[in-house]
Amino acid sequence: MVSRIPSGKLATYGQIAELIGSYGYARQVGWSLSRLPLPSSIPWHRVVNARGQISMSLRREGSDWIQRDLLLSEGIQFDINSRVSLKQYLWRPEIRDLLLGQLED
DNA sequence: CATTTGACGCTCT
DNA sequence: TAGAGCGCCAAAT
Repeated sequence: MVSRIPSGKLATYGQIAELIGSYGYARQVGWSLSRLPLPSSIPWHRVVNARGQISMSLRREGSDWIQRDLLLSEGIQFDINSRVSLKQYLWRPEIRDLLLGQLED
């Protein structure tokens, strides 16, 4: 599901959980992404928390800052408090995005 | 088996 | 609006 987030858009952990039919499993979404070997073809950096912030943690060993750079390179703007406007960037999946399997175009 | 720990999120002050 | 508090739930310890 994360792979379907288009460049320039963002999704929240809770949103991804809900989209895959696992309401309430936001933490597990975060855990899953944390297990990704980097670099990854999956756009993991397009997932932020519900407050519109990158979840910073020393345990991430820099991947949080990498996430910030990747988002900046995709045109995402951060305010003075390192927050993004979910109002503006939140991904609104279309019906075909919700279908299982990987289809193109 | 019992606790603690998170790339979380919502509510109440 | 920023924090604190609490609920959440599987992985880690």
